[in-house]
Amino acid sequence: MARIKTTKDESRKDVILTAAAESFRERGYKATSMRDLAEKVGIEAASLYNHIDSKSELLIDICFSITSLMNDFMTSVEESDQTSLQKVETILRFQIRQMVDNFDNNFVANREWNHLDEPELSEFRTQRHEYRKRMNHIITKGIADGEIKESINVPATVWLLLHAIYGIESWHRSKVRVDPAVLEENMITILIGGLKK
Amino acid sequence: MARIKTTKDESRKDVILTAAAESFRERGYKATSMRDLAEKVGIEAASLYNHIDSKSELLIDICFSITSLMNDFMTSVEESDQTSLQKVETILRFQIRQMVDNFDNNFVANREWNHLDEPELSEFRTQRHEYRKRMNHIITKGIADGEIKESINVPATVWLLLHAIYGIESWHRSKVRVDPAVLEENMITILIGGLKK
DNA sequence: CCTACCGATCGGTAGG
DNA sequence: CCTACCGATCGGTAGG
Repeated sequence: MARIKTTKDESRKDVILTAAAESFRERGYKATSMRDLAEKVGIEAASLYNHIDSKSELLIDICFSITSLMNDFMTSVEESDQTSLQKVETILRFQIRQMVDNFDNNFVANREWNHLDEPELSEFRTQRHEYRKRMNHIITKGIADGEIKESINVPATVWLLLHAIYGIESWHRSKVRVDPAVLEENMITILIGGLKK
Repeated sequence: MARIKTTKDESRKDVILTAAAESFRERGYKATSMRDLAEKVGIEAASLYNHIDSKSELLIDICFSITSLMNDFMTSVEESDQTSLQKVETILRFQIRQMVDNFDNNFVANREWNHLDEPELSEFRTQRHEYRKRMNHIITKGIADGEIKESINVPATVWLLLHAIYGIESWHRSKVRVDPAVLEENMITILIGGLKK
C-alpha cells in the first residue's frame, strides 16, 4: 500500500511537507503533534497516513532535501575556476539566500535534525561532516595561495562561517526587519573582510 | 508547601537543574521526560516534585539565569572606560567563554527558550531585545567615533556577532576538537577584523 | 478521507 | 523519597 501512494497524488504530500516544515520550525519537531499538522492541512490526523508513513518520514525528507541541495551546490563551486576566497564568498551568498528564501526547511535541517532516528541520524551527521571537510579544503587552499590570513584556525573558521549564517533563522522571525540584500552584503563585508589577508 | 521547599535543601535542586540543563541540551526540552530526568538524578519521577513545582520551572530557571548573567556583564562593560570596539571585543570574549564553560545552560537558553510559556516567554523576548539594543548602541557609537566601518548595518551586525557565538554550541559537542583559547582568538580575529575600519 | 479507537507515555498528584 | 495511579495526549491502525 505504501507502494501505491508514491504513484498517487504527490502534490498532496508536498502540501503536508510544507506545513510540517513550518510547524517544526515554529514549535519544534517533538512539540508538533500530527493533530496540529492535520489541522493546518485541513484534514483529520488519520488521513495524513494516506500520504505519509510516519511523522519521522517528514523530518527525514526535510533534512535530506537540504543536505542534497547544499552538496550539489558545493560540487558546482568546487568545479568552477574561482579563487578560493571567491569560492567561499559564493558559498556564503548561496547559503544566505537559501536561509532567506527557503527558511522553514533550512531551519528544521539546522536545528531539529537531532530528532532523526538511526540510521538517518548517522547518515545526516556524516553528510554534514563531509560538507565541512570540503569547506576546510577550500579555506586551506586560500591560505596556501596567500589570499586568506594564515593566522586562522581552519576548522574553527568553518564553524564560525556556517553558524553565523544559521543565525539568520532567528533574524527572520524577529521584529528586526532588515532587507535581505542588505543583510547579505553586510555578512559578506564582515566575514570576507575578516578572512582576507 | 512550595514555601517550605525553598528553605529546605537547595543543593538538591541544583543537582536537578544541572541534570535538566544537560538533558534539555541533549534531547531538547519537549523530548526530555521527567522519568528520564529522574533516572539521571537517581530518584523516582514523583520524587522530583519534592524539589520543584513543574518541568517548566526548570526551563524558566535555566533561561533567566543566563539572561541575568549577560545583562549584568553588559552593564559592567557599559560603565567601563574602553573604546566602543574594545567593548565589543570584551563582550564577545565573555560570551565565547560562557559558551565554553557553561555550555548546557547557554545552549538551553539559546535554543530551547521558545518552549517557555507566557508570561515568561514574553519576558524572555523582551530581555533579549533589550540586550541587543545595548549592543546596537555600542556599535553605533563605534561608527560615529570612526573605529568601525560605516558601511555596516548595525542590527544585522549585532545579529551576526551573537549568532556566530551561539554556533559554539554545536562545535562543543562535535568531534572537531579545537582548544577553547584558539577558538576564542580565531573568532576575535575574524569578527573584530571584519568590523574594524 | 473519515469515525472510532488502540497501547504507550506524558506531567503531575495522593498518601504514606 | 517511594508506590500507585490519574487524566490527557501522543503516534498510529482498522475498517469503511
